[in-house]
Amino acid sequence: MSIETKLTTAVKEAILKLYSQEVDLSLIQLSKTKKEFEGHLTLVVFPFLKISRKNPEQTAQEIGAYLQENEPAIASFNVIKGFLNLVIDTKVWINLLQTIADNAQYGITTADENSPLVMIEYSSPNTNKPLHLGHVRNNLLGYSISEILKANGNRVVKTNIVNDRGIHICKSMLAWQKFGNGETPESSGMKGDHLVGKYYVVFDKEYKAQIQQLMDAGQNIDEAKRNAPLILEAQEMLRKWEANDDEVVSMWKMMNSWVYAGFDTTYKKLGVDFDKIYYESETYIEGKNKVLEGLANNVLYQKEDSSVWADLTGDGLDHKLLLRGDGTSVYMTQDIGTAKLRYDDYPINKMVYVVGNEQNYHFQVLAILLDKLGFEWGKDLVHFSYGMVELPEGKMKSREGTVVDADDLVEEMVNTARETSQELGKLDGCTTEEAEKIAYTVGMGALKYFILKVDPRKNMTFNPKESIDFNGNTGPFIQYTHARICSVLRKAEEQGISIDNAISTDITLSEKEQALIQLVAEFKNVVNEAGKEYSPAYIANYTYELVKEYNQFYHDHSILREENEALRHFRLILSKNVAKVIKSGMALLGIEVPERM
RNA sequence: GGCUACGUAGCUCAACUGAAUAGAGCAUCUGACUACGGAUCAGAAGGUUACAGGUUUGAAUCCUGUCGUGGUCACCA
Repeated sequence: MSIETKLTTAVKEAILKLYSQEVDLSLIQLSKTKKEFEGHLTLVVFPFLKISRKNPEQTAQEIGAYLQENEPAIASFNVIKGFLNLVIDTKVWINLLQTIADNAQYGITTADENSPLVMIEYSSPNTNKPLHLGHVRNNLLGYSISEILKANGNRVVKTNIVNDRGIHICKSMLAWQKFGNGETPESSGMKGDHLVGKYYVVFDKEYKAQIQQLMDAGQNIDEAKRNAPLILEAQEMLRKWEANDDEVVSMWKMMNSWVYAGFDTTYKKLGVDFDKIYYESETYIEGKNKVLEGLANNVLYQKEDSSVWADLTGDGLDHKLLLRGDGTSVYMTQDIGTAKLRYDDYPINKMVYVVGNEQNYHFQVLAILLDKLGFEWGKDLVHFSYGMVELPEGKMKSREGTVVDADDLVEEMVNTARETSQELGKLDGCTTEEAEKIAYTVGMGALKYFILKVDPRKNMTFNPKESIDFNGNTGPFIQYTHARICSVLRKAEEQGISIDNAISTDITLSEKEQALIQLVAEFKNVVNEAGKEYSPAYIANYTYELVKEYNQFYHDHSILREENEALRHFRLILSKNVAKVIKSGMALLGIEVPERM
């Protein structure tokens, strides 16, 4: 039982004894005491004034006195205004550290066969262009949330829905067919996803030129957009694709295989993976069937041009297109089919979609539609909606060439990590291989931490230059602290100092040491909270706080040079467990913490 | 325009369910190297939490309004 829950019960009892009244547990607010006051936990007594019928100071004084008398964990207390600061006995802290030290997986709850099964969809790329900074945030969040949910005792299936069909991929294919001269990844030396992306840009350029020509010939902009030969050809290609035309399908297969090879490389570099991949090309038919079924059941309706629609005005929303007049499917159709297949494939308890907040409306509609089409889990889906990534100079726009490519970004981070490490002489004496490994670990740590430390719901600004800062609230700062603790532990071992788990209770702890144990113990709550809120940022900011606190401790206290053997041993164990928690926490963010760097 | 999210130090971000003097880092200035790894630590300066009302013992947080920014309202995905 944690100290907080123990004390909460004690406070409830105190009020019952003192004022003969039951209080609701939610009124008992125990929070961490602020640094400038003495104590570890603080009880806010304002909610009890009506019960005690006394002023805040008196009430706090009475509760404090009762607790000190009856609760052995409380060593002393002080009252400031309406705040009762409780000082917890040193022995309690030592025992707490002991239980943490004895548990190699502290804070982590592992799942078993009966645990809830959560499916998490993330990444979900289009196959017509390479991944960019926005995808990086998506991938890192999706992976991290998966790890966090696992740590909270859920079975997790990571899934990816690849949007491999649709007009967008036809655009790339058409441009490649017309202007590509048979160029391949091998012949051009380009990564497959970048090559296909190049032709998507070519299409856009040529299409715009045609629009301009038509407008010069007197058409208005809407007509020109509709009548440009290229767009008509692309639409024709999509129809052929859906009709299973041999030539189109084989070109589609070839170009997609280039893209997948490229994506695999990028995913590997980012350190993310999937348990099950769905392809839109394989799920859209299922969606179409469900839509037609809904039409037959009069849940949906058909317009004169034979397009199929859902009327959501009853839910305060709009009319939504589900099948075009020519029978081809749209984004929503595909998502319905994918959802059905997933629930057929797995006994899903919760479905989480990691998709940007520009699609909030889409998921609102999806939830209602699934419900209308007779899937009882429709309303339960979770859209994990995250904010956009912006650059210091504003929004990323592919047309204006202000997109940050994922592969370029990773390379830049690793390069900078390498240079900085070299300047600081950190790589002296390493083999090239070791040096590369460190540069990669540190570069990726910087990137991942920078993105994940921000509240996912908020839009964030990514400054490529400033992100590679190895001081302050950054990944490398945390990695460095971990490596240094490992170094101290290594030295202890070299000197033949034992680091077994048994801690002597016969020592006196400084305030810093008690505070540090308190912080280490909090890890469990933080993991729990992060699971509820789907928030890697909680973990990140907690870990940083822990590292800061440890660095202060490290500076003020000697460890290996400490004369008192019991105390030295205690500090080694404390350090070891700080390192353990740092490692677990960073693992939940997908960040590796090296033992040397 | 409708719906929706957001607005905190010069900059990037914190602040768990409302609680004490709103916290970190970067940048700026001042200190600490016989260091168990200085990629460190200590300190200074920096705020009317966009603005105006309201609820409350107590508001960055909840409510109303105004202003500002983004997203969305596609036979794109």
